[in-house]
Amino acid sequence: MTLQLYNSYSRQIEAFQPLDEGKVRMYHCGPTVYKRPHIGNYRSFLFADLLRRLFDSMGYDVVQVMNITDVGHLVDDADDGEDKMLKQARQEKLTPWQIVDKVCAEFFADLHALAVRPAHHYPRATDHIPEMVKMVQKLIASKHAYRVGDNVYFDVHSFPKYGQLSGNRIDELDAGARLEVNEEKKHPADFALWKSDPSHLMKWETVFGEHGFPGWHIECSAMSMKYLGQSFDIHTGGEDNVFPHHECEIAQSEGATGKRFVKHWLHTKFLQVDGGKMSKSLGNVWSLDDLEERGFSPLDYRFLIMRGHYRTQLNFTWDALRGAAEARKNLLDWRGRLQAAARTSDSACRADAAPDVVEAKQKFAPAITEAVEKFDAAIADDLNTSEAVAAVFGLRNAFMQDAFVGANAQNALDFLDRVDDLFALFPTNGDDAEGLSDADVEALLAERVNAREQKDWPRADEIRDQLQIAGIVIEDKSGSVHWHRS
RNA sequence: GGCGGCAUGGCCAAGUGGCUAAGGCAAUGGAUUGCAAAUCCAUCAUCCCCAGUUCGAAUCUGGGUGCCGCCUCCA
Repeated sequence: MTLQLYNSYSRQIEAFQPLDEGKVRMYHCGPTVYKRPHIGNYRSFLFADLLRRLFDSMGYDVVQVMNITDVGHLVDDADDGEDKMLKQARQEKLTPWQIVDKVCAEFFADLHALAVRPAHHYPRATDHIPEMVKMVQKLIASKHAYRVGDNVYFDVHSFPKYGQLSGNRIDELDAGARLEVNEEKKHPADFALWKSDPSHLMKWETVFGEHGFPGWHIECSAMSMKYLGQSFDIHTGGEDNVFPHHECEIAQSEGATGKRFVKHWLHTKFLQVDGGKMSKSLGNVWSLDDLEERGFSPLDYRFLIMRGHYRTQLNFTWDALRGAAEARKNLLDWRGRLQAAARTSDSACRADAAPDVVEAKQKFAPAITEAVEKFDAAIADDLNTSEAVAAVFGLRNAFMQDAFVGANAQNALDFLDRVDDLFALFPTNGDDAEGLSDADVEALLAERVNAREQKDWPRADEIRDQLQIAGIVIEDKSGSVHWHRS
């Protein structure tokens, strides 16, 4: 099945075809590390991880890069503002470098908590100043850029395709509407490649002067090409990155190399909160800690994100998160049931049920096949994770109505493992290290059955609680007791 | 002012011209239970509004209304 992906550049669904057979090279716009990323940021990082996991599972040789922007950019183009990094540093009475260290630690801890597979490279802007300078020089040499004093600007009129990605036309951009026009630029839409400011704390001495720092977009061009080559397969980011960031990246990169920069551009829609935007004034800019304080696992948030389509706005509400948490819990529970069912071999079922077993096998095998096919088709269709998840629940419902055992259960379990490989919904290291073996459980259950027969309810409930704490779910049915690990 | 997206049950969220509008969560009634949990059965939307196109529209067109993104760093 061919993977179909929406390409922001062509505004169409396209079949994914890697530039090099068997290889996928992708770049993701990562965080600016001046403050801890919030849950909205993680929506786009989780999307990047979904792509990563998908290509891994498809057997591609993947190289994944996510940048860390550790140099502040100007607040505005008028060159009179403080950058975010400096501002944060001043507020916390730390140096910009200390802020970077602190936020990076938080960022990577969050990624780990979200079960994000580590990218192959997390390049930092400050480690790639020479690469950026070199690219700027190249752009000057090819007349795509011009120097004014110690500043360098990209001439957007030198790149006819400027505006292709975002749909903007240079002359329609509302120059000067919200910021002062920088008089030294030839055209208001020209953007900075290199700026100078003696008062900056983070600055470098280069051929352009003593007190320079990189422009807003150059790091992504320089670093992506360093690690992935002049042309690569996929570049992602949030919808806000489309313009100007990615538009400028294309202009710079293709201006410098003359080659197509990126084949597929993928952008995630923003996360909304309570139907509106996140904002500091509304106090709804949540971090992962805020979720955990309310009793949610980062994996609950992950599942919430995975259930929505990446190109649709997703509305975050506490109710929605609660719903996702419950749903995830149910899948986890189902996995436990399947594991228990898989341990019961077809033939080891009650001897008198042999005909049922045969019938069940015939009945469930198609249900499993159907779920797998629906799941794969949904994912291949521009990552329709909503439908994919629905296919998973479809199979769960079939199981719950009439539990299947043995090979069928094992097949369903294998499917669930594939689902988990893509979505990472289940904790990886079983913290059910309470250490109750199957035999322990069976012994306790036997004791409880005894207690119940003698109507010793306190003892029966005590055992039930003990098993529950150990992650064992028991189900009392008339005449029998079933159990599985949660 | 320019460009773009969204609006589906209580909460999330698929579906983009045609069977009874996926799925999850919640809720309600029933079964079951020592109590409980779990589970099972049943119930629960005509798709923001208006006007069109069409044999037929949630799905297309036009006009409203609301929300979101970009045009300044921002996932």
